Amino acid sequence: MEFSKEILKGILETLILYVISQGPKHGYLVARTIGKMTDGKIEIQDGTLYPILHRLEKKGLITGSWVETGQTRKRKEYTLTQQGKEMLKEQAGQWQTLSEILTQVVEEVL
Amino acid sequence: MEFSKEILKGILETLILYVISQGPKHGYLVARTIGKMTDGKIEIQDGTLYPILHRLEKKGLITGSWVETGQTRKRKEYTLTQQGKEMLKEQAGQWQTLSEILTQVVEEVL
DNA sequence: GTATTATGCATTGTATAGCTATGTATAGAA
DNA sequence: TTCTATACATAGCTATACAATGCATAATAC
Repeated sequence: MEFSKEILKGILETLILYVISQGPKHGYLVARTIGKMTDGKIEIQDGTLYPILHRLEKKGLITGSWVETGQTRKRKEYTLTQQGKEMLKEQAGQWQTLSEILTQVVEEVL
Repeated sequence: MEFSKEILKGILETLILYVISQGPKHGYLVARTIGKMTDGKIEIQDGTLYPILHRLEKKGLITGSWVETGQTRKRKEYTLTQQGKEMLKEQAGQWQTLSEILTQVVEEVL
């Protein structure tokens, strides 16, 4: 993890919703996808990943179903629900505002 | 507070360092300055503000000194230290990266 | 032949950040 | 006279991300 521990709080949930919105994924694949799209800057740990997935499922934002692959062990594949889609849009709106604030500071400091 | 509770974790410390870097400020003024620069989107609560200031002082990133104003009650005015300046630059670098990730998602979702 | 890495899910305990509520204190406006 | 703004501070709560640990299998490296 390149980022400081605390900067990511509240960010990861939305990032996970986003990658699942681009197509159903099981947990392990979610983490690897985020790793790739951030050039390894965000490598979600197991102890972070699975609790978040359970949380999102409990909130009704994603639904999980066990899939037999025959090759590896069983995977739990998650899909975004309608509620999840709405939440993602709402969060993206907040990110837009947040991003503007961050950029303003970055431009003056760097 | 317009933002969801968790999205700000790890953001406020840096934002506070930033406004103090633009000129020494006492706590209350720090909060109001951030309120103005974010159009009221970030209104830091007392119970959040003062613990952060104490934390930053303990870390040596800012130094505080009591100032008698004669008008209102005593103010504790904070100034950024050299260490604070370095930390701010480091954090700004992380924000740049973070901002790029947020923007990428925002553009595809909205 | 054995050890390590990658895949894949899960839980327990810990540290920490921001919030609410509360307390102290004064000045000006309604 | 009551409410709002100024100004600082702390105790207790909740939630998030992390490290550590455990289970289980397949492929690759040595």
